[in-house]
Amino acid sequence: MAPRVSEEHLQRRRADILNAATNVFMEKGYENTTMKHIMEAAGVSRGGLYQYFANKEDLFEALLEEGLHEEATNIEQLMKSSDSHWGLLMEMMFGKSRNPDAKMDPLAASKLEFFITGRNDDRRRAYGQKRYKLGVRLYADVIKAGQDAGEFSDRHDHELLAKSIITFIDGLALDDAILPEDEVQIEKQSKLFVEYLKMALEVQEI
Amino acid sequence: MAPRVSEEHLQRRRADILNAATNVFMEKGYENTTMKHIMEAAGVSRGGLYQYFANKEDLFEALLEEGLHEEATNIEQLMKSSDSHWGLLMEMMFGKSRNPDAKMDPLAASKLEFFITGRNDDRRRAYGQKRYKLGVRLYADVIKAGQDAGEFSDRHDHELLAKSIITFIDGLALDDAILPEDEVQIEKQSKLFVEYLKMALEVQEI
DNA sequence: TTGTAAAACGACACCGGTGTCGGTATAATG
DNA sequence: CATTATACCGACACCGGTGTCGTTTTACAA
Repeated sequence: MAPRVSEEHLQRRRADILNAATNVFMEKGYENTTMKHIMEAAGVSRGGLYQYFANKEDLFEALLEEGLHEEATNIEQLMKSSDSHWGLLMEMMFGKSRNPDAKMDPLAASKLEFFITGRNDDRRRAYGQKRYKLGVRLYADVIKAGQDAGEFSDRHDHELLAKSIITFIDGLALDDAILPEDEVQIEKQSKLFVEYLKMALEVQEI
Repeated sequence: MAPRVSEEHLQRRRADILNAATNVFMEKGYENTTMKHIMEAAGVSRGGLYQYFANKEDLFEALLEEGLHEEATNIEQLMKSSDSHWGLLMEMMFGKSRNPDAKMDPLAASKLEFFITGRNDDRRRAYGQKRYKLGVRLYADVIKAGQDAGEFSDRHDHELLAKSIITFIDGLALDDAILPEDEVQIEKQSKLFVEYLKMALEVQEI
């Protein structure tokens, strides 16, 4: 028999739930939100919610996948439009491409929470590692390309530089999540780090 | 009336509990350990444990305070023995002074967990901020002293540099906690960061 | 309009963790 | 040795979150 509701409706409902969940996670973080919170935010019953996601972990991972996909296509765009490897790198690190005003991934804190609390769970750990590797790859490839093109110095290993970038971003996200707005001085720290990166890569351009 | 057991005994018992708790937290992390786990590890009953600590949060904070105190006296020692500000800085960042073989604070991951999951709790947040400020102060003071002594360049703001150091350490601790041993390349990243720091401070010495 | 598959509902039982409390064991004191 | 304050014990009641399941509603097809 044909399905009772259209495929489109299912997708839409699912998207609505994920959307509502995003807001809740942003506000409460991962550990402190319950399925009930999400139900209420999405305006759906317990049973309704569980029809789409078997548990909170699954739901959050769906959210992660969604973000990853979005980011991937975003970077793909950037790679075509950007003129220099340095410019591309900067866009990747600080790009407001996705959210014009957001200075940082609004779910960053929850993601850290998700991975750090689940660091003893094999599944979570493996998934985190997969994402990390992907991130490293992304940056490393760009740096390598820049080095091959002669735009960057190859004094340093591109992969190590990529990892350093990610460590910096993670550290900044962490401190930003924990501490009050003005305390961390994100912009200034970023500026300093960029200056350093420029030195390490021996970038000529401004 | 006189107390039923000696003050020393109470201190000892408390210390035993904290000690056992440290092991549990190291293994399971903050969120995933329960009071029951700690009871069992310490070989004490439920009631016995609650005599010393009202809840897990209190207990963990006691642990934090202990570590802080230890570190403070440690640094005090260092400041007397070290010959250069640069050497002192290196000792502060990577000093094995406390634990000869440990390459990192074994509770680092649990601490991150503690603060990130509690980032919406006013109490926790304030406490985290207090600790952050103290850390910044510690590094900033040394850098400032080095600058005043002419050993470091004062091209950069000492406080900003201090914050950058902490962000780096936090980021590294985070990635180390989440990812497998060899993935993050802690040593290499550290080496790179130190090289950068040396440049930023225009340190002459090897 | 009617039949029907499945989407949506919400009451329910379950579970693990928490903090309490009345009782018991024990160590200091006279 | 007897007394007594209190450290220590563990059973218990409580609570919030989870996932299930029988029921109801709904959207689509015939």
